[in-house]
Amino acid sequence: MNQAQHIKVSLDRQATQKISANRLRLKTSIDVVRRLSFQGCAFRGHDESSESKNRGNFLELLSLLASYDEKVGNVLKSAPQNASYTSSTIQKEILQIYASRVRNVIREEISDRKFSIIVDEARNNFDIQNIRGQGYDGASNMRGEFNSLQALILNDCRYAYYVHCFAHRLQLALVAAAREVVKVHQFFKDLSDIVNIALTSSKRYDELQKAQAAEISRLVSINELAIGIGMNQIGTLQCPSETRWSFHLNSVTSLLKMYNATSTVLENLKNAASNYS
DNA sequence: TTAGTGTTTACGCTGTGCAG
DNA sequence: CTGCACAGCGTAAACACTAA
Repeated sequence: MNQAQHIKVSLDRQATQKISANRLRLKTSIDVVRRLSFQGCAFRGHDESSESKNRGNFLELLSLLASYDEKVGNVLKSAPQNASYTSSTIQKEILQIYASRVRNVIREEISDRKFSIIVDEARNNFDIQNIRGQGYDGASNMRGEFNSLQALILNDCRYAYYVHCFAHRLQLALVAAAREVVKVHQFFKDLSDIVNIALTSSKRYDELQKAQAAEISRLVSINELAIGIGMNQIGTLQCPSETRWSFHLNSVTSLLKMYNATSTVLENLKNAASNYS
């Protein structure tokens, strides 16, 4: 009897192929879920039907992978209708497995030590008696709910000190403190005026861009600036924002970078004004 | 034939952005 | 402020397929 043609050998071969095809389908779905969740992207689309032009990130990324890998493309195309491993239920199941692994690692790390929570939503098995701080984001439509939440947690653990939106408070404190120092206050006021004057008129904005382009070519010609793809873009000035302290730094940095160009624009403005008087 | 598992489809809900 | 459109998620019901 020819062993290679035996019915059992043939069936075994088919089963092995089926298993490896299923595994490849599942592996592709797992990779897509991992990538999308790592990037913080939404999975679903508004219209996920086969005629849709945008079937959502999960399905679109899957078909992109399939288009680059013949093996993946083939197993996805030939998937049985009850085991394509691409439905929203499967996506969610894979995600839940990842979530529980992440939770386990965090639990192991914290163990029975004291901890604080900063959350949008949390369900876990930590001992509430070990909480030593709680902080929530301060969206106005959530505050009422969170106030009651922090009160409830305080009931269970009186050491769970509540800090409302710490980053925002730090920002407000910085702005208030800086305002008290006359020199700092004057500096940021002048900065704001300079930026506003140079940016608010589209005519002056064009002048600024032209002056900065000229400045960049000048610096390159005297070897003060390195050249390369994507380098030396013209850029623009940025306003210092009261609500985000980091914008103050951005604003100062942008003015330093465009100092000569900004001076040129302001000089031009001064000359134009003196011609009218 | 049936129970179990997974997919598809349709629809509802929430949040957001935009125009009037 | 209101109404509308849209994105994205959840879910129920119908359907497809498989293993026992």
